[in-house]
Amino acid sequence: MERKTPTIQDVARFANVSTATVSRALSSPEKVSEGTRARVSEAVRVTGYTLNQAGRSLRQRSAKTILVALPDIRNPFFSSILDAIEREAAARGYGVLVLNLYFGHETIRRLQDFLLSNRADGLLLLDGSVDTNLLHALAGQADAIPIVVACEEIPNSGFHTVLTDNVDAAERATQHLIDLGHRRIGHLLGPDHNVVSRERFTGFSRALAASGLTPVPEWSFRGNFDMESGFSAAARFLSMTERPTAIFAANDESAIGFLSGLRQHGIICPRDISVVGFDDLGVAPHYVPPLTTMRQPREALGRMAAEALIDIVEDPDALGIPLRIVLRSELVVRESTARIARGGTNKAGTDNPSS
Amino acid sequence: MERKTPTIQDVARFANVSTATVSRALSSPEKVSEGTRARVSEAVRVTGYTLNQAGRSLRQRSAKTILVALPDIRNPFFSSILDAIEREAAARGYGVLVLNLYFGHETIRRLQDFLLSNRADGLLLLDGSVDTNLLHALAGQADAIPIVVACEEIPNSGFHTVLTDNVDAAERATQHLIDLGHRRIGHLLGPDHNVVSRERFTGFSRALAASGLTPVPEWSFRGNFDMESGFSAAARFLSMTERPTAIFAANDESAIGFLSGLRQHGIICPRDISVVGFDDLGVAPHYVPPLTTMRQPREALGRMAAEALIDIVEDPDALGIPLRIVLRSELVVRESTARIARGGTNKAGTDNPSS
DNA sequence: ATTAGTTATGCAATCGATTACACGCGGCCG
DNA sequence: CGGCCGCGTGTAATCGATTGCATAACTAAT
Repeated sequence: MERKTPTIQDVARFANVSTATVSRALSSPEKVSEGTRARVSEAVRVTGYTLNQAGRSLRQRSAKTILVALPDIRNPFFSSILDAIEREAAARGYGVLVLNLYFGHETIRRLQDFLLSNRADGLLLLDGSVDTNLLHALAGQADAIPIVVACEEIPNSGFHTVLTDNVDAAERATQHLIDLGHRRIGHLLGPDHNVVSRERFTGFSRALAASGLTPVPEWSFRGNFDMESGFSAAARFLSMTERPTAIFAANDESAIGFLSGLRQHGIICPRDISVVGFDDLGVAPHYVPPLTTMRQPREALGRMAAEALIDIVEDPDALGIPLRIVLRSELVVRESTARIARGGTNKAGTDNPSS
Repeated sequence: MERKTPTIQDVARFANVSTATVSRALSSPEKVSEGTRARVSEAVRVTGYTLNQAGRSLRQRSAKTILVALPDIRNPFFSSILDAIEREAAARGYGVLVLNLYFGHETIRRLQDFLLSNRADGLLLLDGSVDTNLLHALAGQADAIPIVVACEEIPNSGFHTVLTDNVDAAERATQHLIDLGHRRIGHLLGPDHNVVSRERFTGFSRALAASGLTPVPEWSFRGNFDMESGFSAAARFLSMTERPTAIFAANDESAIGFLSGLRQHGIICPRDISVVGFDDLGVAPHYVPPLTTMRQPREALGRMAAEALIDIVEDPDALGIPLRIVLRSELVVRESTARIARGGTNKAGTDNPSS
């Protein structure tokens, strides 16, 4: 029956106090007397009052909202991080705005708008490829906007960062293949420009070097983190006469595409080739064969990034120096990797002294 | 160097006009003279002004934001719908707040808060299991909050709805198995309480009935839309002596878990059993075997739901009667279904007259 | 008893943008 | 020539909540 949403005025009138008192009763109860507090709660109950966030935001210049910008919500890797972020934010009373970051200036402008227009109090960036100048412009103002970068490092940017040990994890994944006796090891790359791709490639190269294996450039297959690109890589693999006996794929999706491509031509994993992936997607344990992969602590990553961001939002001086948290990934051994077989389908090779 | 974010006041001062004029120049350019418009744009450029959304929201009582509430962001089905929603919203200048709907009152209260506190102008609900009373309370006020329900129907609720033809699609999926000669057909169920599960079961039952097949209760396996539940269902399947030759799974994830469980015991699809899934997940074409499945028009669904919601937000009378859009799903035939073989691993059966 | 300190409350300004209303000016019509 | 209309602009109220300052009522200390 109410004509319109009740405001703090209505509550004040009902409780016979001023709006100032109502505001205090609700936000800092210790400042009002017990009796008043009770009358106010009662009035709130009766009127059905709910805070108008716009009014509060205007006055306090804070929106109780964080902005999460990511390259692709559909990617299960990001969506599970987003999930963790949302949970943490919810627990601390913050809303979560999501922004798909395709390419292009249009999106960047929107990102800027959200922040500058006071719709969000801070930015959680899950993409390392955003223009650094722009970010610094946002973060460097007098009224600096808190930014935390997660997942992907922006080198030398000085932003607070939460990420996983990509280089090290990639090295361990590759080492796993070496431990199984493989000497002819290839890599299915991630996208060219991507920081994470590069880090994983670095780790891959280090592992080879540490074991004195010489990298074969043709065995680094172009990829794009998606299944299609893995599938195409398989075609290139099949066209080679000298093939690797094992592949470290930049992520599970491309690994799956790759395996699917190979299987169409009768190359069976792990009989003919070993493949290790990255991410431990939900499907990994149920794929055929179940995928050996590096599991990143996605929930922890999302949670910690959100925690850090909100800490800074609430107290800009909370963190002295730029934060840098590196989480360790874990190798999950399943059935897509196996000890190298003598005389497999692939030319197991003359340069294979051991095993 | 600026002390603080520039406001409309600063722009007005710089352009030598009143704030009213600046506001008009920006929101309804046709109302100011050409010269003034130019001076204002210049002033905006120089001062680096951006709108403070809180101020505008307060005055206009609209947040230019919609709230999307869903049961699980991590689920790739939902995340791709969310993606489509975000794109559409972005195109129309709206922000997207996401809210994970676990169970429990806590979350519902948050949902209510978001809407009542004017942080969002409308609700896009991707979950049919929310308390209808609560929703009606929100939608039925004098200052009604626009609500669109998508994906899952809330029967007799009278809300605007955008969904896919679950019953019909399930019927067609099952019919596909029948067309391949299968007569002993089982179903891997979705969660008990879920509307979508029930609809798919209904479609399944109808297809059987239409072909005069009698349903076997034991062949309806409990499931939960996730891989684990499919995996467990496989164990129950294996323990039976009389087994179905084909299964219609409520979704791809459970189908994959099911296949993975069977494979561990040497039951190979499609040689020994045919399986049709639902959703056409990204992995479906690359699974082993590639999955036959019903593809729902996810992008269209998200886009149309967002469109409808924003239409109503911008003009509450835009839609006369409750909207109801039903989108058609499409059968994608791959390799997990095959014509029934004589004398397969399963007791192909005495009650199998044809083929 | 006077003063200082404490507590609870109210008054009114404030946050930034929008908009109803009023005003001045020029042109057009009768 | 006078009145009317409409365009472009300014003035000031308004949206709803918070908060600095003032004040009143008490308590405690000297």
